[in-house]
Amino acid sequence: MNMKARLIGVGRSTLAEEARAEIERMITEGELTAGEKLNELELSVVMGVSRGTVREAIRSLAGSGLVDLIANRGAFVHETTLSEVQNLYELRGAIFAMACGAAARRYGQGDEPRLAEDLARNIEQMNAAREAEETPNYYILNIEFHDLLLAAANNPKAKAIYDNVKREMHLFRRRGLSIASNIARSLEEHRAIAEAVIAGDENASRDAANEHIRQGFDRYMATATRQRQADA
Amino acid sequence: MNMKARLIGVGRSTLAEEARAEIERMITEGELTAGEKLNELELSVVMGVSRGTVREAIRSLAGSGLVDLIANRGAFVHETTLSEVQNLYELRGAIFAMACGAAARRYGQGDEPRLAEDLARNIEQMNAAREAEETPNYYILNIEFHDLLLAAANNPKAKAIYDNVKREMHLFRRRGLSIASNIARSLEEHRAIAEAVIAGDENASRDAANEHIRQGFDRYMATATRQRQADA
DNA sequence: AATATGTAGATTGTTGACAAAATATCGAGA
DNA sequence: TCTCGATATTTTGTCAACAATCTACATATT
Repeated sequence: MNMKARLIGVGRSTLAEEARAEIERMITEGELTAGEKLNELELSVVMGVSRGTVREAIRSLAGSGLVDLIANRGAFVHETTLSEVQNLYELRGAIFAMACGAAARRYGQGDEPRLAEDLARNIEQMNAAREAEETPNYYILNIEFHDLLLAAANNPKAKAIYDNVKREMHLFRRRGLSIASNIARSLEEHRAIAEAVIAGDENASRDAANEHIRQGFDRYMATATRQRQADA
Repeated sequence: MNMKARLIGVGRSTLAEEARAEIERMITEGELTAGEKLNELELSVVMGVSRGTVREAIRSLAGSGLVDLIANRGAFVHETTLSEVQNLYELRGAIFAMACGAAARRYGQGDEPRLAEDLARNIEQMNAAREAEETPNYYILNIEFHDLLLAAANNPKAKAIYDNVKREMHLFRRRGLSIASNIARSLEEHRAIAEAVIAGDENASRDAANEHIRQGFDRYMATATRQRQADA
């Protein structure tokens, strides 16, 4: 048996999953705003599926924290408060620090042979983006840097939680808080992390990651406060 | 208006929630074993509710990692492998370390005035349990110690994830891996954590927590290996 | 006017039935 | 005997209807 055919319907498994993806899109793209109620019937009509299917999709979203359920009252898009963002920041940082430690251990054991060059390439590209002042590129590369380490940690559940937290944080304030002014400092922190990981030093990697996250949160708060003042 | 009446129907919200609790109980108590298939119809008959309700309960359980879903094939009790246990250990440790750091900060700010005495009392009781060689008590107090710090961190989402991870780890091997022989060392680590937290030192608290978790994992692996040899 | 009460409408919770997919059963051919 | 394939059964996916609950509005009462 030696034949090639395109895989049919991969990912397109059940209607409820598609409905979930669609509702998730509506939330992340702002068609459904924080605190808004999700009406099962209305959604089912719009999406052309039955109420039960929409219901299942909504319940599934509740599991990942995007939606809050109240019995007999319905589902509401989760409203993220500022103090919650701080908690999310710390949670994300904890997982990232753990991932850096694990990545260091695994690299030291030879389990992630490509990690060193991947990190080096990423940092190199980031540096280029910084010199060319291409902020959008930097943004993508920044995410990739963190994902490289998460992947090297080889902890799928941690990765899943990390992604959930990241998405929820993203929702808090849609208009991007520019970090352009601090690219240089952030880049230095990335270098420190990569160095510790490639040295196979678990503790140093964790510490560097923690420091990066802490600095990142400070930068975030500074920007948020500045913007708040601008708003007022 | 000054009257007293009993609260009616608190906690008893929806059928699906009760069904979820019941299935969860079946899994944690071993009536449903790892890898086993969850038959919607069968469960609905046993529990006296409709299939849809059971389905909703199962989907909800999948969100917390107790159950794996495969489209068109059904739901299966999650099978936890040894390498997954290591990942869970690291994840739990990361969250715990973060919580200790946050608890230290909050205590230093005066947000958790009772934390010092609560930790002191817990450690005192643990010490008493150790001297009396009452292992079951120690087990409960050990959990309480960690919960005190998680609570002081004031991060509900982190707490929820921590509890999920803890439960999944618990499922891996039901016959308890006794830690009796290492109570003394574990107790010393608890003292170190409490000391750092009460000193309000975030970094020291995180480090102490990380060290505790690492030692705990080593003890766990040693016991698991020993038991494995005994089995063979 | 403000608060309570009652009623109609809308929305969620739950169920049973049908459609589609997967699994088990059985027989034919090598 | 074993493998392959057709058929029957089981099980999941989806839907539409009914029941229970909540919400909004109108009315009554102070």
